[in-house]
Amino acid sequence: MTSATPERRRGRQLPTADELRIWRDFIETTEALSSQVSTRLQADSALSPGDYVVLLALSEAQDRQMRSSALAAHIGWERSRLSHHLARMERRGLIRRQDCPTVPRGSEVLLTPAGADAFRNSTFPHLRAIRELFVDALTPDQLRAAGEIAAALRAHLGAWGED
Amino acid sequence: MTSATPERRRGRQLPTADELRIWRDFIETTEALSSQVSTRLQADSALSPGDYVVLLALSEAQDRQMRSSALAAHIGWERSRLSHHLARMERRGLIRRQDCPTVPRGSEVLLTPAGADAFRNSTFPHLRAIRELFVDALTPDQLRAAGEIAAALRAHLGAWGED
DNA sequence: ACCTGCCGATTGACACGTCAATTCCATGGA
DNA sequence: TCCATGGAATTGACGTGTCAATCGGCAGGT
Repeated sequence: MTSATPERRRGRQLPTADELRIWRDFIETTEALSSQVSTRLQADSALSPGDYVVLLALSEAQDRQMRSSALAAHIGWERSRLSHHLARMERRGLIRRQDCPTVPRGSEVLLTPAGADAFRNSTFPHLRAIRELFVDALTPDQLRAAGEIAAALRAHLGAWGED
Repeated sequence: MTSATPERRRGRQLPTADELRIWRDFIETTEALSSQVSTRLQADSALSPGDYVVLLALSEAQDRQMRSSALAAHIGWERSRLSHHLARMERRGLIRRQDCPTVPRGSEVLLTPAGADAFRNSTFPHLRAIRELFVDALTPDQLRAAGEIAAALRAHLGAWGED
């Protein structure tokens, strides 16, 4: 619209109407998808996606416990976000926190039996939902393409962050 | 893992490790992408993605105003979500609400001059961000594939909702 | 006239995320 | 000794989203 000339669009132009339509479809659909998966998880297991990520990391950790900052790094969350989330999970009895003996001001996060239970019971329905809502929706080619698209987007995002 | 037999995976099995890896990459990357676009929009225009969607709809509406429920339907939001969001936008002077003369209990949402300004100034940088972070990251084939993947996911989601 | 039900919209309670303080403690100068 | 500097984690304020409850007015039936 800014220019009628059909010049080869080299990075600096605005998106075309088609590109914009794809953007909107893509972003709205992925949002709907993750919201649907999250709704299923909630219904099946009374867990949020955040809960699941934390419980998964702790389940795989040595002794089912981990330093708070290591946990944050492992799952790629900001420390403050994790702190808030752990407070909510602790209120519900899924995890516990205790002072780390070796590191001053350090905090150990550990899985409670209730948390381990909740995670165990959630796994199967959650994976089933992923298959039903995501994997089964796509052809093998599309699934492969989805992986490549994610990789390309991530690489591009990373490159932008470092400029 | 549940069964070693390589039976053709027909909808009822859990995802394979590869499928699961693609799922995680895909969902995490799209989340990072929309968060990055939202950060840009905020930095460039002091608007959230929600603000943008509402302002876009109002800008295109007859007389730059719309019934609250029509607006909600148009952008696909729950009424309560829109109500909360409009309250925040009204506080900031981007929109105004007034009683609808024809419909009892109905509410007209209308764009203020400040809201129209904010939207106008946000458009260019926002579209540029979409191009830089999304369109430019993908090859034309990948872009096409992204559109098809979105369509397939959406169709599948819809089918699930109606069962 | 009264009650019941519905419809449009708002409200309240709560979960979640981000950003900017803030706390606590240890350590390394001066 | 005293201070400042820094790392680990928490806290507070606030925007955002969902769900359930509520409000206010207008039917329609009795």
